Formats: sequence, structure tokens, C-alpha cells
Amino acid sequence: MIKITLPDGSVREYEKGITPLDVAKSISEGLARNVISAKFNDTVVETVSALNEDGKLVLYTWSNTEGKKAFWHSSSHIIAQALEELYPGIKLTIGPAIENGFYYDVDFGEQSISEKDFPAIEQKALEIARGKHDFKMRSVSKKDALQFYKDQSNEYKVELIENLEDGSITFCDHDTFTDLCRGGHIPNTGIVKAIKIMNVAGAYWRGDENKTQLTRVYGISFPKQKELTEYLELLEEAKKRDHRKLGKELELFTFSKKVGQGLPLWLPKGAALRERLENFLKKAQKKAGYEMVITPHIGQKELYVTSGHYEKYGEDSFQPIHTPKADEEFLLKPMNCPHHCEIFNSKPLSYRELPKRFAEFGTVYRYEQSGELHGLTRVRGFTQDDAHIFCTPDQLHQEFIDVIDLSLYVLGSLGFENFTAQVSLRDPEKPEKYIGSIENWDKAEKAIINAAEEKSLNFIIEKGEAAFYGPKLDFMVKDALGRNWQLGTIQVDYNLPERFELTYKGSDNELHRPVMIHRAPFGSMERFVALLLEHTGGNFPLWLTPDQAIILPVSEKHEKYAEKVLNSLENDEIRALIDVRNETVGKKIREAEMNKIPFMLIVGENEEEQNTISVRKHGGEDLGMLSLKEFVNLVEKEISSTLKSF
RNA sequence: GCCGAUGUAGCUCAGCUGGCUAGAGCAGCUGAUUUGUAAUCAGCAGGUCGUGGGUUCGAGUCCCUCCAUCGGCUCCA
Repeated sequence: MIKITLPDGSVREYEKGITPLDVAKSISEGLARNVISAKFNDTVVETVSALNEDGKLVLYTWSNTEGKKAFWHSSSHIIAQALEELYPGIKLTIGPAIENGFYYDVDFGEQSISEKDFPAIEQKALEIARGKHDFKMRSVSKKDALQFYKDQSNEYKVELIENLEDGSITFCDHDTFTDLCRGGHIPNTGIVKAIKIMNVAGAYWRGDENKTQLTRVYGISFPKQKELTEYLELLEEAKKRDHRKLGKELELFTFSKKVGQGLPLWLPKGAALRERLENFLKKAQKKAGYEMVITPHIGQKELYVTSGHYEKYGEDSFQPIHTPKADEEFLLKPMNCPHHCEIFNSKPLSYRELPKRFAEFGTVYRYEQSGELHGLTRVRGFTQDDAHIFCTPDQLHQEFIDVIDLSLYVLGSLGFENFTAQVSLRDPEKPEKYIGSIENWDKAEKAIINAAEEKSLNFIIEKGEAAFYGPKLDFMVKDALGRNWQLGTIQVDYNLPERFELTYKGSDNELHRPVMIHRAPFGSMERFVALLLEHTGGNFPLWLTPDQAIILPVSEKHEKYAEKVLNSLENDEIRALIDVRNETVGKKIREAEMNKIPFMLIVGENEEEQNTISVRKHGGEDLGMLSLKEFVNLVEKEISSTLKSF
């Protein structure tokens, strides 16, 4: 007998060799029907694996992330089989589950597939699924495993197996299909009732752009057809929140082929909105002891050679600007830090004057690869809400903590609750990617982790994601389609102070090297506004939104009164406009709704007589007739409830 | 940069296997209407079909180049 501990803490006794599925049956029939995956002592196991020792067992269904993972991973086997049958001779590589579905990377050789081929593949996959074939794991010796794939001349699987240890290699069979696999499947293919190929894309073998480019087939599957339909509807809904679409509809920004790709043009409403965001941050920064500085958009090439950026990015940047005078080269500034270092250097400083916190909404230009450009989230010219804090090593910890507070304040004020804090460290295997001494890197990484822990941030650690000059703490936010974007960032840097030979006079009358913090709570104005658009669906917080109210006169006769109302609102600093067009009230309301204006103020005979306005909220709620004073109070109350001061 | 897809009026789209002066709705303009909580009516105007080449008697439609956009990959100071 063995003792199985379940997640609720209960312990049950079973015969040796019992399977997770049997355990589920012993609990309830319903559970047994729904169990699709299991973990035994923190290792993913098959639902039909024999359990031979005491341990902790967790059973997963479709409603768990782990269950979905097993479901989608299993589905990738089914798609792989369908592909092999329809496209003989292709070479399979890897096929994992991802956040939404799964993919399989395939070398199609001379063949290629496109959208037109999806239905046939899906059809085939469904046929396979309906066969209710069991997924069966078996151990294979390294020799046999290598032989199996050498016979297929599949160099990819051979490479994978060569990196595995003999004795740990397993294959998974279902129907006529066999794949190298470490396990974690649903009981049989029949549980998959709906399967759809979402798209195909190129993907480099092992993520290395110097290696073969494979075809990545993305798919998703569900235990019910209805869930697939719902998922596709959800995607359609998400597309409505696409910042590129909303930015156009709300007239916030645009792009011009003539100006150049990746170079956003902010329209009046967008520019005003951005200015409000900037002022919001400026106010908080002023309280936090920052000083605004302004630096030029170009700098001598030498500046970036000193900083190390030229060596790292020079070839891939906008190329130097040459002047009429020979031997002069200027670069468009790709970041503000070197300029700020020179500001620090502009006069001798004593430790008594530190920390120095120089802030600038600095516009920078980076020659991003054309395939990387994406709306406002990845552009070639953008403005960072940048600041650099120069402090003594003793001050570093508190300064870093203070910046975390500011960053959290910014995210919180704008309703970003679901962010991920990510500590980005260097990749210890690739020291050539970084500059500076190991000691300084260790110090910097430790400083970040300590501060994040002290603030009890729920953070994840990513190795290899650091900047080349230092580690960072990044705040990541998802867009409408679930893609992660880095917004705020805080970085500790011991390197630039050395390269720029920054010093301050210590209490010991000796010169010392300051530590530098780079930080940008928004990240960039462009990306921040993009993500904010996708999060709010264009319904910005009242304090930020372009037009807070629109006055809708019922007819021409009420235009005078409408103007009076407008004047009064303007005196109370409410952003409003009048729709004076010769249209029906219904139409004006419809358009105001589509323009996502928070308040519609209808003024006609009744209102004019009683000196009031009839207020309709965006979305349809009727607040009835209000006096102007009541309305102003309402607006002020809503604003003060969402916008707290720092 | 790489793989795949797309590109018709300001916007959203139609235009089958190449065949007469390229269509619609919305937006715009003009006129009528003076309007009470998500589209008043009528008329007008608007497009070198992304660009440049090619095939053809004939190209929005087929082929190639380039440009831009979209989904990924790689990259992201």
C-alpha cells in the first residue's frame, strides 16, 4: 500500500501501481471524467502512470492552467500527426503548449503551407482526435532514440536527444504517431473536440537567427466546440481595443509614409493628453526632489563612444550626421543618460548635494528593425519620461525604494493593477554581452533584489534580460491580445559613472564615484499611451480624457445657452465642446458615444428656463437635470477619487 | 532583417474564374428639416485600385520589384 496526499491535506491509501485516474475515480465519477493531467511530487505525470511510492498528488482538469497545458501539449501531438500525414517528409522539432494554445515548429523543407491549407489540416486533426487514441509513454535508450530519428534524417530531434541523458529519454505514442516527449498528456485524443490552426510564422531553430528558419504552426484546441467559438469571439473583442484602431478613431495620433515608418505624429487631442500625463508625473517628481533638465536631440559621436553605446549599437543605429566641416560626426540621441552624465559633470559636487535627480522628457531615436515596429508600442522616435539619479553608494538603497514607490504610484493612478514586476539580470553564460566588472554587477543585482524584496514586490527573475550596462527592475503590462510590454523600468548602473569619470567630494575630502539609477515610470509616452488605450478601451480616466463633456443643444435656438454653459464649464476647468451641427439630438448622442466622451450635456428649452443641463453619462446612464454647480461637483468628485497626489 | 499574409474613396468594405465609363455605407459638401437621449431626408462631390515594371488585344483581377501594414521570429540601450 502507498499513501497519497491530496491538495486538501487528506491522505488516502491505495495499492501500489495505482494511477492518478484511478485515484480520481475513488474520489468521484465526475472528477474521473474531467481529470486530464496530474502532478506527483511536483513532477508532471500521465494520468495513467503507475504510482509506486508515497507522495503528494494533484489532479488537474481543464479549468486549471496545468490541465490546459497538458491539453494543448497533447493537441500539438495531434497536429503534428496530421501534418506528417498530409506533408510527408517534413521534420518535426518541438511542440510545446503556450499561454493560449500551442505551436509546433516544423521544417517543411521544399514544401510550404499557408492559411488556405488550414481547413484540411484541422479536418485531419479532428479525425485523429475522434479516434480516441490513448497517449502512451515509453522509455527509450539514447541509442534507439537517436536511431529512430536518424532513420528519418531529422537532425533537429537528433540534436535534442544528444543533449539528453541516457535513461531519461521517453517517447510518446498515440495511434500511428510517435514523438520524443517528456510527458504530460491528457488520457486520449478523444477529449479534444475542437482544434484550430491560428496562424503560421517563421521561427528560428533554437531561437537563433543564424540557424534554419522553421515554420511555426500556432494552434488552439478545446474540449468543447462552443469554447472555441467563444475564444474566437474574445479575440474579435480584443481587436476592438487595439490602440492603433482607437488612436485613429479618437484622433490621438497617426503615421505618415512620407515622414517615415515608426515615427508617430501626435494629433492635437493626443498631444494634449500626453501633456496632461507629463504634468501629472512632473508634479509627483517635483515632490520627490527631481529637477528638470533639457538636453539636445543630437550629440557628438564621441559622447556615445565614451558611454559604450556606440560600440554596442553604432552599426544598427541611425548613422552619424555629417556637417559641412570635415571630421564632425553627430548622432541622433538614442538615450539621454550620456547627456545627463555631462550635466552632473558640469560642476564639482559634494556629497552634501547628493542625490542629484535630473529628469527630462527626452525624445530619442532608435533604428528598430522594420519587422519590429508596432503601432505606438515599438517606434523609432519616442519620448522617455527619463531621469537619472546620481547618489552615494549609501543612498542607493533608499533611492531605489523611492523610485519603486513612484513607479507604483504611476501605475496605480492609471489603473494598471495587473502588472508583472520583472528583475532582469545578466546572463552569466554570456559575459561578452555586458560591460563593467563582475563586482559591480553583483552589487547592482543585489541592490535591485533587496529593494524589490523590501517592497514585497511579487517579482519574477529573468536572466539575460539586463541592459548591457546594468540590471533592471521592469514593470510589464499585457496588451489587449495578452502580449507583454515593458512599461516602467528602474536600472542600477555602476558603469556609466566610471566611463564618464563622475565624482563627488566625500566627507573624507577624497573624490568618490557616485552610483547612477536610470528610471522611467511610464517607460515611454508612446508605449504608455498605447497600453493605456488597450486597457481602458479608449475610456480614459476623467482627468486625462481629451473631452470631458460635450454640450448638445436640442436645436439652433439653444446655441446661445449652450455657449453660456461652455463658458461656465471652462471657468471651472472642465474640457468641453459644443456640437452645433444641424443634426438631431439622437445623432449627436450617437457620435458622442462613439467618441467615448464621458458626459453628454443636453440643453433645450427646459434647461434654458431652469438654468440647468440634462446629463447623460457615456454608456447611457441618465443623471437627469443638474445645475452647473452640481455637475462641476460631480466631475471634481470623480477626478479626486481616481487621482490621488503622490 | 527573416517567414507568412494583406494593401480598392478620409473610414469600413464589395468587385466570381482578366472584358464595357471601378461600386456601397459612413464621413465631407449643398439644400430642405429646427429636431429631447445611439443614425431626418434629398442631391452633389470624392479613387492614376500602395509603387514601378512585365504578360495580354485587354489588368483592380495574373507574374516580378519596391514600399507600407498585420501575425510571428530575432532584436529592444
